[in-house]
Amino acid sequence: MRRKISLFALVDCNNFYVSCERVFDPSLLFCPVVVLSNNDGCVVARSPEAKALGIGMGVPVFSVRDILKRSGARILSSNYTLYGDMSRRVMESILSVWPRMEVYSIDEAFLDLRGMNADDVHDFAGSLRETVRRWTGIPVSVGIAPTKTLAKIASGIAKRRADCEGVHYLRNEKDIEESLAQTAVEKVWGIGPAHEKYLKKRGIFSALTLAGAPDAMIRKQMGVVGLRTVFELRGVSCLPMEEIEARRKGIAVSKSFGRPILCLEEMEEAVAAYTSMAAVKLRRRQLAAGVLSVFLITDRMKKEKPQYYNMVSCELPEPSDDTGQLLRHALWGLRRIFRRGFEFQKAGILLTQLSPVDCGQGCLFSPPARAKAVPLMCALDQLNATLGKGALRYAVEGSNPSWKTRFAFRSKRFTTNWNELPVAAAR
DNA sequence: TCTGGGGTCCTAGGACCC
DNA sequence: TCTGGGGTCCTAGGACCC
Repeated sequence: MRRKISLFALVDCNNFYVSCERVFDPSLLFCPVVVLSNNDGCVVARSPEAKALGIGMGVPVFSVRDILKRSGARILSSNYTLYGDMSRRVMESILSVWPRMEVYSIDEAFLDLRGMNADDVHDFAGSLRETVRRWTGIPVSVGIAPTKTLAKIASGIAKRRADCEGVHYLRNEKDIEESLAQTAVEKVWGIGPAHEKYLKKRGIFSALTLAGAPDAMIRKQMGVVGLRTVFELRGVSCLPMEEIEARRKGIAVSKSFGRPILCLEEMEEAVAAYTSMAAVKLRRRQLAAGVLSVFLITDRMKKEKPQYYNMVSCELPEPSDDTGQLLRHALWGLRRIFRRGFEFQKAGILLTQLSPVDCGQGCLFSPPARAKAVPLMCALDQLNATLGKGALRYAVEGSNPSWKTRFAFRSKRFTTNWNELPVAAAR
């Protein structure tokens, strides 16, 4: 029996964060819009109008302040609650049309189209776009090809070229070659800054040249991961669908402060608040952590100031999802690595060695500490779900601290909070 | 003067992704 | 004045063992 030839589609939301904002605020349509990273630091999403102004991805906002102002651009802080919920809606819309889906990121999904008649592919992609747009308001592009890496390239072209109308299908060798020839090597999925530099030094500037590069050279310089990328460009599928979400290996919460922290007391508040958030994530996924790590770091950009980085990990006596228990270890770790005389810019918590909390019979023998904590944590999570995040919290987290991460231009949580529903006025 | 070989496990660091 | 956060995987090198 012959195996069916692989065929992947990549469904990719256009300027996802900006598109989410535009769904609920039509005044953002047709003007340059940028969405900023945490702490309102860098540009992480741009409308086509903002891209046309030459505003790069990931640039610090202060470096483009003038051009934003001159062009009347609209600036927004990140609203992850909104984007997360819109992402869920987009994925559900896709799933209602095609079941074999892998959620790849907040704004991308791969589809396994094996077996679909080549003549039907284009129409299918067009109607999928229309469904997603109608149900969620989010515009998407679709790239279709025999490998995931080629599907990525195809969706990039679908986005760039107006004549594609949001869909690009690499149906045969000729299509593939043409697409590779017009794709810069650094735009290939899996080629980052380090590989880009190496490849260009060797005279490899396009995806097409990369596809023809010698295996031995790629293997030596870029490892098996790099070689897989090259095979994928040649149409040999090496990256399978992963429809079932893999189990998380770690959970992290780390954030820059709105202003530098100098004293231990404030750092304790920050580390406690981050630990608390990490514990909520842990319980949402029904996991317990075996190891907790704390780190803190000064501002690397301020070269004239004394620099310090340290991290400490501690093994918990038993895997835990109890905020109280995690807090005790986090604060103990923090006190070991904290040093006076530095201006700290960021701290973080990492939870690793994760295991499922519902380990069957194990619970029967749970020590009293955890048994007692379970109802407490349930109550804590439920109250915060009803009354709002942070309504009930540990005292050590502080009350409305001044070091908090900045989100000066954040929109409302239109789809997840009753008090922030969009309002329409009828005259 | 001349000092084995092969396996496992762990960790830190690098590279990449969105 | 102002430069994000949260992940994954791979590799090299050291420790250790027989």
